[in-house]
Amino acid sequence: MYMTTMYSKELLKGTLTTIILKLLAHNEKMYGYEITQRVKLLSEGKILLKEGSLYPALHKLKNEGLVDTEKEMVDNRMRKYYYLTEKGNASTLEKVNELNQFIATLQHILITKPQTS
Amino acid sequence: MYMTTMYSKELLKGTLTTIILKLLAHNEKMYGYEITQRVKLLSEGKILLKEGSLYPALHKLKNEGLVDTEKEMVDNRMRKYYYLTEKGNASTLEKVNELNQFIATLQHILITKPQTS
DNA sequence: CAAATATACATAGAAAAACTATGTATGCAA
DNA sequence: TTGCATACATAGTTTTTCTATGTATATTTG
Repeated sequence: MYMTTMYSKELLKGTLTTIILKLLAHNEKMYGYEITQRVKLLSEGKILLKEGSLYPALHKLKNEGLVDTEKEMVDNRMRKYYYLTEKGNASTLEKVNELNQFIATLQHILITKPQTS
Repeated sequence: MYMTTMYSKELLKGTLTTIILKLLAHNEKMYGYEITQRVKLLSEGKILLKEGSLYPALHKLKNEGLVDTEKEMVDNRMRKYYYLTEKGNASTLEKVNELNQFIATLQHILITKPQTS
């Protein structure tokens, strides 16, 4: 058995919405719990999305018109599926692009000049 | 003349402290205004660090014992130089490492499965 | 069979981080 | 003399994620 160290939670700030949108772009419809599990899987247990973070984020996306929902009963349990609207699709492209550029800039700052050896 | 689009400010959250520490690791001592200019330069104008973000962040680093300061007068203007303590040096290594891993995870999420072509 | 864990949603209130706006002050250029 | 660049500082706001809690059903485990 091994320990996966979680990232400090602050790192997620500003990137969570983009992550959610990107997952929806892949899967055309996902429900909340599924998203938490997918993120956990993709991050190898290092990003553990909490309900208190996820659901408000999803509700906000819906208010902004980037996603829409449909409810379904599976095994007597309610599932609320989220899917991208056309607006959401466009927004995803923009946000993923911006995040990629930000990452490139970050790496530029983190890598340059590793001090006189 | 050209416009550089700034990143949405949320992206910086969680990474600012690490950026500051990394710059200090390169330069052994820097003052606040210098840090804002360096970040602007390294990010090609896409990260514009505000005083309201920088100075509280620096004060916090000092309270935590990761940096120490010395004042100097240059051209009749006060400069407060910040430099890493030993503790700050160790912390920088950890934080840069964590950020690099987080970036790798993010890219993994952002890149995988670009939808059935 | 009871208790714990997993599935599935939701929200109120706290904490953290960066921001806006403002203040002080000097030096230089238009 | 007006504005811009340099140089620091902080009060208060906004945003985001978190913790904690609540409801409810299904499954696994002791």
